[in-house]
Amino acid sequence: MARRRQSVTIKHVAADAGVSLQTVSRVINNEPNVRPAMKERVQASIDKLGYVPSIAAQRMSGSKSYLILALNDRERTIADWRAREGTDWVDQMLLGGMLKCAEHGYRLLIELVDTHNDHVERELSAALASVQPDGVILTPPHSDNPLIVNFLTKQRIPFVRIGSRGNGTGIPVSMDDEGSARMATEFLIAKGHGRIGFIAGSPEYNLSSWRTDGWRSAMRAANLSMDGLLASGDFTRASGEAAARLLLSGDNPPTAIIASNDQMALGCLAVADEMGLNIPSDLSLISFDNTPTVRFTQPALTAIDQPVADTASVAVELIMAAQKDEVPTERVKAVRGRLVERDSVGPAPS
Amino acid sequence: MARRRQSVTIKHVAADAGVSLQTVSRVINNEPNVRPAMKERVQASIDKLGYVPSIAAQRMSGSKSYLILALNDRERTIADWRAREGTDWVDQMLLGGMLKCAEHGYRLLIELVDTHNDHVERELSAALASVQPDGVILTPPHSDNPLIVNFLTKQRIPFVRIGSRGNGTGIPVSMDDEGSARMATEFLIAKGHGRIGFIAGSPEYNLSSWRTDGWRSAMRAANLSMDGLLASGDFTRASGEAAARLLLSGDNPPTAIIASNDQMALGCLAVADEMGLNIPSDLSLISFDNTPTVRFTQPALTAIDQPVADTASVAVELIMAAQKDEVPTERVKAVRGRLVERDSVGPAPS
DNA sequence: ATGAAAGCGCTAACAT
DNA sequence: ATGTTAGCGCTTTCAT
Repeated sequence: MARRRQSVTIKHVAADAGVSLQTVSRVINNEPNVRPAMKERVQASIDKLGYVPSIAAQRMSGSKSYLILALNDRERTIADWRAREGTDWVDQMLLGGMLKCAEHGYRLLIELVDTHNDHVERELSAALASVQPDGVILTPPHSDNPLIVNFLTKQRIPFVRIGSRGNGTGIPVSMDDEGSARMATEFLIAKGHGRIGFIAGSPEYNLSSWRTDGWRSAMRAANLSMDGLLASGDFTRASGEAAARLLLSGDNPPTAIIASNDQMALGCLAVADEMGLNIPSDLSLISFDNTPTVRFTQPALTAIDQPVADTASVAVELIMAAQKDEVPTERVKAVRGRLVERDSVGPAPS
Repeated sequence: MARRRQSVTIKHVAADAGVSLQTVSRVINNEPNVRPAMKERVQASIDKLGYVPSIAAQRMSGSKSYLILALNDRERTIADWRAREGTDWVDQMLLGGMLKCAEHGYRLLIELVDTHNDHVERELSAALASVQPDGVILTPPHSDNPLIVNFLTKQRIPFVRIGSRGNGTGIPVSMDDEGSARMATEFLIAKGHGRIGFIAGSPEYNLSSWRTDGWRSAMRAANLSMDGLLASGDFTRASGEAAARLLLSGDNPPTAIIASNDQMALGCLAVADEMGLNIPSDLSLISFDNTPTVRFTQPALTAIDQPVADTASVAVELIMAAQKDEVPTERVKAVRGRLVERDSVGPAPS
């Protein structure tokens, strides 16, 4: 292997412009105390030589690494990739996060970390030592994993907690799960539904209970009974089927169901089919997440869109701000989801 | 911003083990000339202190950067992400490439580059200077972009060209497009089809013509006429619709169609519906790529699976080998696709 | 088989 | 406003 050295370095630029390294450095980093004329001259040399700073060298001298690490749950992410069922969480993270990074000369590095591992800290520590990122983005369920949160706090590295309400350290960015669930519930109530079932997600995710809270608060506000209308799942399709079966086999079954994610909604759909219930005339269905699959089902599902891309973009912005010692103004930044209407919701049957 | 320094460095390890920096370095890099006892002692200190080398520092001193850059087409990738239609090319790249990288302490960095840009070289050059990766993975259509290929060659950086037959430099890794198309065609012939239409993809991708070649060779081998059976598209759904309309409105329309990708197959499906053709009893359909969507259509599509994950994994291996001056044994490494049977192919109508 | 010294490209700290 | 010096953590010489 021929050792590859940087072809054009700060030295070349300095020589070409006839200034010191430091001045070039100041221009690169947009620091004050450089006269416009000087700045222009240096910039001209930079452009002429096509100079780009080496992030390794920048990092070495104690400045930024221009690297942001996005932590995703290993098991779940790999399972989604292998299943090839269209879950596009990582893609949306890249869409929002990577593009925002690129705007500011940063790069986003995806890292998979195992939540169910006693050695998360060791794993994380290795990743941080090796990459030395300027910030870390936590996604659920990591966002509320105390081991991870505490470790990052100790490391004094800025980190954003996506989908967390963030009691404690780190910068929380919520997707307003409660509000979204409330919105979905209210939407169904407006269509005349009174018996609205809710399938909760895995308790390992805090957002599961927030979504349930949203449903509960809307039901309560409308003075509707919740008896026999709450079932619990774990985000898998199978658990959605089981929950749907439970809800629909009761004495006074729901005329509408909200599932806490798309996979569970798919389970619902299958059970409805099996029971000869037509969607949406016999049963209305709303799912959470709005991953690609829901537009290909029969019928296409009305769903709460999780603004993952926007959220990732905001997360990157918050990290860059934290780098500059800027403290976020709002306590919890929220990027709101929206309801995407398709064909799985109808008026309540009479 | 508090400057974050490495907490435990090679110095700490050296001190702890009572050896020189050099010896520690040798152990880290598995170099010869270290007595087993010594190696063990150093390793013990490394484990004890939880030491992990900083890639920035490693890179600085002229060794590997442990970074591999995967180049994807910007426009197309972003469009796919935004469309949220389940195209999971990037996910599969990550699945194969990232995991393989992780096995060897490498990291995979996704980079978007605009093919239709006169300044690709400048763009690429900036990315290389900044990241200083040990190798680059090119995906179509970059794999056959002479500007990119020539530039990387000049830079003397190992690069793999996915989906290329690689005349010239770089390490080609084919997905055997021709063989796959032949396989699909032969599969239909075995089902009794004699009029098999083919919808070609965008000529910007070399693989488009290889897929067409595969169909052609199978048709020729079976002594079947190809008159009025070849239509061209550009990988978009709309182009698939247009092509299907053309093929199916002829005097002697096909009883089966192979579309060069899933999106165009979706277009076919819509046209068939519109024309009152039942799939698979009136018309059989095979698509290419096997992205998530094709299992959710009515009926689910029989498709050629592109082994993107495996290919990415092989690509990473080849780059790591090239780092060690190992030259690949085969001229073109091929990872073969397979036919995934679903419900869109039936016997030829009588 | 091990160690010491030099240097990678850049920035922080300290001059001037 | 600009330049000089030192040093980041590591690997490559080059000794021993």
